[in-house]
Amino acid sequence: MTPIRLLLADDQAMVRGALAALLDLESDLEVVAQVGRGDEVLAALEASAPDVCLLDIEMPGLDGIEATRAVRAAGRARVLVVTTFGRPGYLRRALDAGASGFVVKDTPAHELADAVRRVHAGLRVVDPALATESLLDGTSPLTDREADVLRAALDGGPVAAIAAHLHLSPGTVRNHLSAAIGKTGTRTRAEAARTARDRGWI
Amino acid sequence: MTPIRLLLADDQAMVRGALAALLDLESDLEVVAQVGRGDEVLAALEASAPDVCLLDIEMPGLDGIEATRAVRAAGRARVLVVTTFGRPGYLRRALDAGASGFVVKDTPAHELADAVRRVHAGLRVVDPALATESLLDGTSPLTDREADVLRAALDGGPVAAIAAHLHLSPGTVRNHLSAAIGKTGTRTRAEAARTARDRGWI
DNA sequence: CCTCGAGGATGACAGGTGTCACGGGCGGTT
DNA sequence: AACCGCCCGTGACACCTGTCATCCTCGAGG
Repeated sequence: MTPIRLLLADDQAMVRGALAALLDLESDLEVVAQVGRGDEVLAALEASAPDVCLLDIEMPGLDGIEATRAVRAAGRARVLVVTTFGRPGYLRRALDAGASGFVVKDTPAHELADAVRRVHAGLRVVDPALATESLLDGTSPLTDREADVLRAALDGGPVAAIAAHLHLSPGTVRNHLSAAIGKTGTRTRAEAARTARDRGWI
Repeated sequence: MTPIRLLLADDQAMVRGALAALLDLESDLEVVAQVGRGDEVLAALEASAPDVCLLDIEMPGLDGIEATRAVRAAGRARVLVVTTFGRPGYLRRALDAGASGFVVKDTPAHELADAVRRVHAGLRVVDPALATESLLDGTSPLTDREADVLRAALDGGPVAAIAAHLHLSPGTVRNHLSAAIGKTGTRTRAEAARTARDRGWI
């Protein structure tokens, strides 16, 4: 039986190489491509024709969610998202983008190969604890603009900087921030940005 | 020749297992223990008598810096710190705690085995780019209290919360924050806390 | 057509924040 | 003893923020 061909995308070279070593130990799996940036996934996909892509989410160039969308649009391979952070919003957005599976790096290494095989067989693989948490947190209550403003507020700059960056009036920024603070149940924009990010709302 | 015995400590099970697979491919290396928490390192050290410990820094229970100190105090094994974040302060503190080597997970996987061998041979292994950056950033200009206040400011709460947490007057907290903002060259406490953390000052 | 929600904006207000000047106490060094 | 740096605190001031009321526009849907 011909082995399942795998593409690995992770920005940490050492982790990427280690995962490749782990998966190559399985006789029915073969790592045929490794990339360290999201925007290199598509080219590697064309060049190596993998059956399954293992994508990290946090990557330079193009994040794993967008990379998933691109891979699915190309239509050839299935996607298994392998990520550090089990933020519920990530799970939802990854599945929306067309991922067949979602595992966090906290899960034991020996389960990864099975996850790959299940994904290749057309099954869905989802961390069960994360799935329930995702349902509890529900979907984001933030409007698009509120999310934009919170994203720009993540680095802690003053309102004027956020306003300039988004080409908005400072007053409007404060309105959006106030709404976001209310919806997140926090008291400062720094807290609001943190909890929104942890919930995957931005 | 008897293989070099290794202990792996990393909180992400999948990464830990993958690194084990990678290192076990080398005929002169053997992973004899794996733990997922810093406070399990010492017990594993006693039970498995490794020659080299590969420790992550971000771990629950006990961070890798403190774990390094504990391993060195026990006196038997050398330590190679393997971490995600190349913050200059981490490097300095790891070496101060007695680590023989320091590599970030961005470095290629095939260099890890060599780093382990060098550490086992009694040599120092330090990421050169990080070493220069560490020298440029120098040591922390923050006083103890300023560092405390910045630490408490990391989560974005109001001054009153920081003051209560540290049993200080709000005015004193604002004074320390003002000094820290000046020393970090930033304009808000959120920025100051971020840059201080990235420089390893807190 | 009319309503409704999202987006954008303004103005006003209370309260939080960053800065500064100043003072006091404590533990070092000279 | 005198000096110095760190720590802790107070008070004052300007500015920034968070909240609210209000207004306008626009597209979707009843």
